[in-house]
Order: sequence, then C-alpha cells, then structure tokens
Amino acid sequence: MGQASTRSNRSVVYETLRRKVLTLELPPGASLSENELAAALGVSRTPVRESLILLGEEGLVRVFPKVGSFVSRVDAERVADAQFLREAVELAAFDDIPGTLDPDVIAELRANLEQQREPGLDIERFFALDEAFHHGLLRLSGHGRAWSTVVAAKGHLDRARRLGLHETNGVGRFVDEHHAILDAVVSGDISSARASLRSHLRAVFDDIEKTRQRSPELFAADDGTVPVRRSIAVWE
Amino acid sequence: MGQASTRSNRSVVYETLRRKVLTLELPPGASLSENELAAALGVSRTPVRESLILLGEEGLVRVFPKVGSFVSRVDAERVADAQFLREAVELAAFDDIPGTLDPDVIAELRANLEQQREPGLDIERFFALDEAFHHGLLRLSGHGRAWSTVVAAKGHLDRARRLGLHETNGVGRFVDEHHAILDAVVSGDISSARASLRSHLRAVFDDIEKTRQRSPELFAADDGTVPVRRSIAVWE
DNA sequence: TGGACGCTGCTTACATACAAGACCTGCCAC
DNA sequence: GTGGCAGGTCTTGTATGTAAGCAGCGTCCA
Repeated sequence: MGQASTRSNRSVVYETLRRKVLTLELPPGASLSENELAAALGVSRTPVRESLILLGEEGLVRVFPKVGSFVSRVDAERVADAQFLREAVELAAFDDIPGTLDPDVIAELRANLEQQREPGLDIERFFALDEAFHHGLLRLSGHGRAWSTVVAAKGHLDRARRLGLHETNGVGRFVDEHHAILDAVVSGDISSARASLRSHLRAVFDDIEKTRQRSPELFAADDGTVPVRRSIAVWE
Repeated sequence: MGQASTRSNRSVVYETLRRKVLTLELPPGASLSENELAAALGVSRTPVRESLILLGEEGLVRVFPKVGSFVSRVDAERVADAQFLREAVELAAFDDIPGTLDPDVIAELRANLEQQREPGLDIERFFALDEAFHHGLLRLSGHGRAWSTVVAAKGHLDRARRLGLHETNGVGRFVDEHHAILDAVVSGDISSARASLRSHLRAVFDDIEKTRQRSPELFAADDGTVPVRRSIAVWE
C-alpha cells in the first residue's frame, strides 16, 4: 500500500528493532535470536543479522559470537557520554545562530511546542516532539546534519529517560523549559538561550541520575557477561 | 601466528577497507564490487557485504541497490559537519579538565609530541600520532570515550586533510600548535588552552578550505549519481 | 555429595545459491 | 544517422546450507 515497497527488508527490520529497543518494548537483556526474529518478522536471517550488526555498532545490542545476541543493558557510562556529547553539540550550535532566523523553522518550532501542550499527551508522542524540537534548534544554526550523529550516540540516554519516566511527575516542566529556550532565541538573547538550554539538558540528566540512585538494578553495568536467556514474545 | 585467529573475518575486512578508504588508497568514486572484494580478500561475500554496510552507515561508502557500491566522494558539507562536531566536543571537554591531571596521560602526550618532532616523519605516522594526541586530550577530561563518536563522524574530514597534503608546507606548524596546547593545559591555563585548541582546529580546516578552492574537482558534490565504474586493482 | 565428562541443542559466522533489477551494448528499423 | 528495443551481464538483496563453538544438563564415577 502507499508509495514504497521499494524500502529494503533490512531497513524495515532495522528500524523496527531499533524502535522496540529504544521504547523498552524489547527490554535490556532480552534475547534476540536471528532465527526467532527472522521467523517472527517473516524474513530470512540475512536482513535480521545485518540489522543486529548495525544495532551492535550503535551499542544497543551486544552480540556474543556463537552464543547469542541480547539487548544491551543501560550503561550509566554510555548515558553520561551521550549527555556530554549532546550538550557540547547543542550549545556549540547556539554560538553559530545567525542574526535573522529562518522563519520556516521558527514556525515549525512554535507549532511543535503547541502540540507539546496538548492535554493527555502520549509519552512516546512527547519524545518524538522533543526530538524534533532539539533537531530544529540545531537547524537554526545551520548544523542540522550533526543531529544524526547525536541520535546515533544517545540510544542509552533515551532508554534511561524512559526507565525513569514511571517515577516522574510528568513532562510539563520540560515543556516550559522548551518555551523558555525558544523565546530567548527568538528575542535574540543567545546568552540567555544558552543558559536555558544547558539547565534544561542538565535537568533531564539529573532526572536520570535520580532514577539510577533509586533503582540501580536498572542500570546494571554491562560487564560482558551473557544475560540469562529468557524468551520474550512481543511480536505481533 | 600470535595470539588471535579469534578476530572475525568481518572485523579484518572492515578495518582493511576503512583504512584504504581513509588513506585514499581507495580513492573517491572507486568501485567496490562485493564479488571482486571477496575474491581479492579471500573470503566470501558475506563479511565483505557486512563491512560495506557499516562503511555506508559511516558515510565512507555509497551503496546503490542493484547497481554497485562506491567509495563516497569527499563531501564539503560532511567535512564541515565533522569540523563542527569535533570542535564542539574537544572544546567542551576542556571545560571539564580537573585541577590535577592524570600523570600517565600527560607522560603519554609528551612522548607523543616527541615522536611528532622526529625528522623524516612519515605522513601516515603523523596522522596516527595526531589522532592519539587529540584522543589523549579528551581523556584528560574524562571524556575519552566520546572520541569514538568523533572518529566515526570525521571520515570525510580526514580524507580532505590527506587530499590537501600534497600542497601543504609540512606539518611542523601543527606540531608547534600541539605543543602550545599541551603546555597551556599543563600550566593550568585552561582558557589559553581552549584558545590554542580552537585556533589549531580552525587552522586545519582553513588548510582544507584552501585546497578546496584550488582543486574543487576533488570535492565534487555527492549528488547521488553513480560514479563511472573503473576497475581499481590495488589489492596486494 | 561433588566433580568431571560428554552429549545435545542452541547460537552466530561464513559460504553459497537464487532472485530481481539496472546498465550497457549491439542490432535493427526508420 | 538516429532512436528504440532486446538480451546479456553485471550488480546488490535475500534465502538457505554448512561449519564451528559455547552452554547447560544429565550421567557416571570417586
């Protein structure tokens, strides 16, 4: 249906698995057998295997040769690495914001924030809007293409945020901070925008740290040991 | 021989291809047929194909379905993206340098600079030392693990540096700048170190820009067209 | 009771066979 | 000469077969 059966099976499998890992539908430690996945997804082992290799390169999956593949544990070190990277990139971008802002991007960002205010906002929808918002901020400075590198590096950070979400008092505060950042940018006060963005990103990270201190078992160090093999039947 | 026939064929093929692409031994536009590579490297198509997929994800190779795979052209936009990223990361790291520096890393950096001064320094050897030096700077701040992300993103930047090298007056100036950076760090003058590092990175980039203006054909935009298929027989 | 050994069943790693599409080349008609 | 069509040959994408290795469990022996 629609336009494209032109997409390769591998792309579809890769994106499916990646989404399920990031949303914790496939939880850390879950077993990812090539055979099982191939059968469940209705393809052969080849595209599944290639997807697992790519996810392994991203750090979302660990492949133990001749033993098995597993969703990687949420590694506190990798979370911190991603936090450092995104903060460095997003703040550096603000230094390059031009005097006159692209009105299309501004309009898009405003529309995005509108949707973040909608009542009963689904949490996955919020994350999608959050991603688009931060990507948009990068585009304002002409560094939009750097976002893909950040995205590829922050898988562990994203999973950590979702882990902590059950214990969070909603995302309203983050939405407020988004508004403050955009307002500062539009008013031309880049220095204030930088400060707002930094404290926003730090708030997100502090939230994660709080979760980690409360539930350290969720952040079990990835020490190279093979997780116990449990069958996780979450394939529709 | 040695310790490990434990390394997988895929790792070997991936690293071999990556090195040859980065050193321009496999020049932009070169054809990378899975069959030819497999025969030349003495393995089957499978590990070759998996390597090409990974290199494609890194942007070093373009895969045209059912048409062919080619070393990607050096894309000026991607060079600029990598420059932005590395500058953001390396400068942000300096903000987190602790008061007392790790003496082991300092010793390693000093030894590294010694080697950069050796007369008759091979250019590839210089690049290796340069990589290790910048990685070491990151490690001083505790953000050493972020280097791998930078490495994965700066393939186009590295190739552009090598393209321009034929027209450069040696690397002595860069070595001097390395010394200035390390001296500033050791003396505790982080502000000065930041300024030195920034101007160093900008100098590298300006060098590339000069090359691009002189020889724009080397930076032909990667417009999605398939390069002409030339057979490149550089397999020992 | 405890430890070692071997079998069984699983896994990934690699090799190969098959499918489907794109490009090029040469022929043919006009 | 020129445009178009057809076929052959290349490509990557996918499926499947084969190999090799780890783990876990049961058994056997001390």
